[in-house]
Amino acid sequence: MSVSVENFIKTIYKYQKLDAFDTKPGSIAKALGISNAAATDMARKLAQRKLVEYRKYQPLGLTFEGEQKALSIIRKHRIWETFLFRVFDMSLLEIHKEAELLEHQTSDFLAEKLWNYLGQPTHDPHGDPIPTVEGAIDFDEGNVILYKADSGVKYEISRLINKDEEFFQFCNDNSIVQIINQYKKNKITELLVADRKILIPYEFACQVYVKK
Amino acid sequence: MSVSVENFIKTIYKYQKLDAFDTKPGSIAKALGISNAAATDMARKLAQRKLVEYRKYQPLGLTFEGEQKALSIIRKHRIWETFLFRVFDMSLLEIHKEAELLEHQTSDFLAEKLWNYLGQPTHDPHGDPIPTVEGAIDFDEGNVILYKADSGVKYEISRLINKDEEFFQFCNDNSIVQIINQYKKNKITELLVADRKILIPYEFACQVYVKK
DNA sequence: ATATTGATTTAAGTAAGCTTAAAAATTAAT
DNA sequence: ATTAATTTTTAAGCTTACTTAAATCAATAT
Repeated sequence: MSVSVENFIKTIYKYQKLDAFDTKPGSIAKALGISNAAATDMARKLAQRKLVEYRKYQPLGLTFEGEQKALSIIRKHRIWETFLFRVFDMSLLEIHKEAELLEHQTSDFLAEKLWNYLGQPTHDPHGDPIPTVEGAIDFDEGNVILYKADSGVKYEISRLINKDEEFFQFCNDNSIVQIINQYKKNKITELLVADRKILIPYEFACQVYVKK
Repeated sequence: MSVSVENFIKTIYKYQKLDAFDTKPGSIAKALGISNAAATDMARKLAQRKLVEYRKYQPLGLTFEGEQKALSIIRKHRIWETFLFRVFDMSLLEIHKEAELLEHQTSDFLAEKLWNYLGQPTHDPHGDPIPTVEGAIDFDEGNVILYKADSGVKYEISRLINKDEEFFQFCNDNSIVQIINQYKKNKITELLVADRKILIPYEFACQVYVKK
């Protein structure tokens, strides 16, 4: 599997598990930074290879085989993150960037070496579960995406999908938030952070997981 | 730079330093497992990018910039080999295969982390020198390629370029050799190993370095 | 010195992974 | 319920990194 294919499948897998996102070609395309046309094209090709479920105008899905492939890549990603964090004391931002590259060039053999060296960890430094070699994965139900969090409730930031460096820093500095209102029409989340009201657009509210 | 370009440049660099090989497109093509036409094509394109020196029908060379790029890749390769060997106790054969993949996806930042972690090593587990970040490299003059070794002289095997697993094992088991004759016309090396005469074809005699 | 061999180059073609632009279908808004 | 706005899809085209086949050049051997 090429890097493009691996990232495509990985993105479908992730978006399928996140109810704030849909898995139609447009969303996947945006996540990967490619055109809608390219995503549709890729989906059709991978459907032929029995990795993706594709029906015109419908959300994309993964076959069993596709999902196993996705989990294998995610396993390698999270093993590398754990490794880089523990051994080299790199930041959460850095380990993600490096793991994003290394995950595609890591043999199963090496992945197991790393995993055993680390003492067979079940979670990465972000707190995300590491799928097993067999392709099983825990879901921690407590985590909600900020965009979908309930109004009036107080949350703690539990996990960041880091895209924007500045915003990442901001979240690290302010871990307790209270949702004031979700303006669903305008896709804006209003919240209380350190006694100040702030408005957060959709793009950012999708990068943060919170826990009660 | 793509993986293809990196491997192309790396191969030119290596062959330039080994007088048993020439750097004409055909040799590079063979090493990379691509057609001669593809190698010529690549050479012309990289000449435009000022990485390769190309004149029709002449051996390929690297520009200063190309050589620096090659050394950077080789540095990352050898750092990974050292790391995998020391930390995971992997074999010389395994570390090479893994490093061959990882070298292309390793940021300068991560490479330096690895290198410092290892105590700034100057040589990899094969005994090959690790180029500095500035692109300087030691040459150990004692090593000769078996194919070019002198008749009648006794050598110790110092280094293996591993292609064939069986042959690799054989060399590991028999480290002292004496050259009986180099049949240059037929590209065959005759030598004395553990009191037995054996004939080794060119392909294998190019995979072994020896030292007096 | 020339014929033959062998390597290099050119030419034409392919697959993967993209692009933009236009057509078709879906979704949203009034 | 139409219309308008988005998405998705199709179509055509591009680049990279290859391929094979034919043409051209260089090296070798007699």
